[in-house]
Amino acid sequence: MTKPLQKPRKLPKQERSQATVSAILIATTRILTEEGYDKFNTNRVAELAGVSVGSLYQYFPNKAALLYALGEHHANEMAELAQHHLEDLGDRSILEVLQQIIKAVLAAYAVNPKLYRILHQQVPRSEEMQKLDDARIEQMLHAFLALHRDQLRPQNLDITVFIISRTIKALLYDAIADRPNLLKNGELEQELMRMLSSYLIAPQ
Amino acid sequence: MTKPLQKPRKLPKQERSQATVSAILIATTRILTEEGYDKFNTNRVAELAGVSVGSLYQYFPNKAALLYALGEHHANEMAELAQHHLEDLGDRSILEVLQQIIKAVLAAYAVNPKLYRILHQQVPRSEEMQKLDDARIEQMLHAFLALHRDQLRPQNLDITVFIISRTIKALLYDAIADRPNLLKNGELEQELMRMLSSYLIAPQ
DNA sequence: ATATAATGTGAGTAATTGCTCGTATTTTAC
DNA sequence: GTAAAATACGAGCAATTACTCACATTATAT
Repeated sequence: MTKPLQKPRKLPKQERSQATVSAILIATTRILTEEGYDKFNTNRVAELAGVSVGSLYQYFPNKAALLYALGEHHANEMAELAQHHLEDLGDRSILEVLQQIIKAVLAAYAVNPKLYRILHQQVPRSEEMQKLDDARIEQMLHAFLALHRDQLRPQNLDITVFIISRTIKALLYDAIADRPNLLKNGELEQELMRMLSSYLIAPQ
Repeated sequence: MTKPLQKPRKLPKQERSQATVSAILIATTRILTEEGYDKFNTNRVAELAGVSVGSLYQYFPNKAALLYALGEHHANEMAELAQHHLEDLGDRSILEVLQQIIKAVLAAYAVNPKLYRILHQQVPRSEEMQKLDDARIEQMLHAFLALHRDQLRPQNLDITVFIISRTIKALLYDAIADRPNLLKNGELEQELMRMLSSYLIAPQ
């Protein structure tokens, strides 16, 4: 694998070239999700996209840049969907906010779970990006919980934030990937809420 | 990558050849954990092991078999350590058993977290094995909780088992990988126990 | 209409790498 | 001591693959 130069060599200006870029990204997604990371190579992407390798390298300076662009695109889609669930929460209670966070995470993971898994687990150097994302989310949660500290049973906010965020992430991600049926009627969501709320606010 | 033929081509009989096999496995571990999966190739393994590629292929018919053998070895180490915490639990209470499960999982993940992560996330086809392992553990937990069903608040055992097992797994694994300091004084363990026990047995 | 810029092509190159096989060395059996 | 079995060696083959470049085609500007 080569260095992760991230900027495109050229920006596609005409409709024609934008279609090319689009086809390349779609083909990359299909190869990654349907054939796996080890079958992913630029020649194959170009072929499936119905485009020459040369064209691919006009817009993506190297293989890593292609993955990076796809990852960014997918992350934006996830963020957009999640954002939709997280508006106007300034005056809500802890439990209401928690409920919305769960909805938001669920929506984000549902965009393309298979692609998410591959981008975050198999792609080299993606681990670090993931850690940065986690840290940002935990920081937000930390700030919010700090505002309602008086209502919380746990004393150590650091550990609390870790437990809450990782539990939500793991359970929803695992459920989407391994047990989609558990999500069908909202029962898992409800149980998750019960566990987190009893942990956060039950009298000790 | 080639087909995962798993049986060794030859069994090492003499001391000399057993040392060779050992050196190969150790070198593989070092390369995977210190340089990453994409730097892992059989030529490099042989070189670092101080052995020729030919020797490597006498005992491992292909690259996948080498990974498989290493994975099996590591899984055995983990199972052995975990087992140590799970003896004589027949007459213990739910909470005591839960506590021991946490200890067991923690011990298992601590064997070689970096290697675990790579073997289970980056190696092709390892996902399926992981799912089988998860299923086996969840089956055991299901059987145990069924015995104490009368003491449990949650009604849906399927979801309960899913929540409990995945939460323990995710939190301990994440903690070891990202926040080892949270485990130093046992506080995270304690909080995890509180969350799970309040979920499982708190009156509703 | 024509020059120029934008876009597209794909054979070919260089590097990597999984694996073989002919040969050399060491150990065991008797 | 010697034959056979076990072990070790590593040059090199074949396949894969990231990426280039000289050239062709299409769109835009004037």
